[in-house]
Amino acid sequence: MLELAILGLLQETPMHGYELRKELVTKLGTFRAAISYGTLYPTLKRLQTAGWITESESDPSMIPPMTSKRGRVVYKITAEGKERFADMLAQAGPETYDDAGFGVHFAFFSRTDRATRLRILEGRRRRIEERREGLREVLSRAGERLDAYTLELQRHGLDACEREVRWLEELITNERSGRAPATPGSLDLPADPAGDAPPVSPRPHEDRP
Amino acid sequence: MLELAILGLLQETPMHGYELRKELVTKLGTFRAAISYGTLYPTLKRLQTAGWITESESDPSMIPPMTSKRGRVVYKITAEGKERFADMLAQAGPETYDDAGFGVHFAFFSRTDRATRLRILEGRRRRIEERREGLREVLSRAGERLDAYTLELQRHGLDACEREVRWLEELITNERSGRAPATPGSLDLPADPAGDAPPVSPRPHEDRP
DNA sequence: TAGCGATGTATCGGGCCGATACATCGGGGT
DNA sequence: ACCCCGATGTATCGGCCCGATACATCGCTA
Repeated sequence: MLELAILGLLQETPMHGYELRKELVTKLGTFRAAISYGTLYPTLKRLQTAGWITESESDPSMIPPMTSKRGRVVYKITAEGKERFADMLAQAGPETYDDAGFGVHFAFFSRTDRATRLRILEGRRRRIEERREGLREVLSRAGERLDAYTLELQRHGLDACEREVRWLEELITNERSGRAPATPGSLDLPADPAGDAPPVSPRPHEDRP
Repeated sequence: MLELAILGLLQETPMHGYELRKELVTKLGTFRAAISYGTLYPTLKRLQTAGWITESESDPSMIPPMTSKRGRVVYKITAEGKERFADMLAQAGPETYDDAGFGVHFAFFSRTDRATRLRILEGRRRRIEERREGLREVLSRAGERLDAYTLELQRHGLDACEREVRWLEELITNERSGRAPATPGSLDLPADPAGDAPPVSPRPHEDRP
């Protein structure tokens, strides 16, 4: 999962570890609060060994105050890495239905085709529905056996499931009708006719302010 | 965390691994969907080696159809185990503020004193508030840099945080006024005057139907 | 010039997961 | 009578990821 995230971020611009972690927080907010360095650096090495990323010669992050070179290592994605990234997105199976996997994939939805998006969204919904049913069954079958706190915990969980299913449902219908997720400031797209292109792509990247 | 959960469950009745896992699902619903056997069995051994649990001689789960003995191993908690469990509940620190830890501790709140409950609840609230602020900042600072899907993900996350804070707030005020969590069927307690005893204890355990 | 907080890379031990293997029990089909 | 199958049950292995920790440098302020 982390591999996918790193590959995805490096697709937009080269970065070093520290920066990567920050971007991860920005992109994956809830679903993966913060990636530990104890995972990040070994993973970077793994990706490098595999040939998906390489150390970048020039350090593009030499911005405003930064002048001297320190021990930083800036990585950039390779052609094989891009290939790999695309594969991972397209192959997306059941791992993408659990919390962590879903979050990462969803964050890169704008780089996926509609069919894949729908597959993931529906799988995720299915998964949450199962969890919801499980909770309902527990509450109705074992309810009187549980203490007040446990009951409260389950009820809160059930509520969260119901909300998430509704959220997913909305996303799915939007997706089917060819719309990007409804942005309150509404940058609704004109229902792209090809029906397979990512609905909104971020500005590719511009230098940090 | 798993250790605490196992100790907590065995406190109520002896069990074997398979059964333990089911109870775990029942008690921890959302926060720890299912415990993998690959974790459970090694942990049981660890607990046994440490002396917190022992293999039970008589197999109390020889109920209705079950007659012959199979390879099952029924564990029961030891005196040291009970001590350890109480310690872990009382010492509860920051680990109990993240998702997994909080769920497990909350599920055993009825075995904790009020001071500990409040400490955990408030720590958890703090944690979620921080997460919430992080998301708000991302949305306001980096919002226009992100694509529609990522934005939607963050908004959904923010919403979940806000709900959870409200939920925790309610629990905290209830706790301060000496009430158990409000049960719709309302088994509200009469605001226990000692103020330190668990508000609702589950029926200790009765044979499965 | 000394200290401090942010930046930055790296390792280690340990918890937990998913896949897998293997064995037994009870019930249903043929 | 036979056999297969799904639920029950225990166990191991490789691998991801986390938290703690260590160490070094930069730029600012006292």
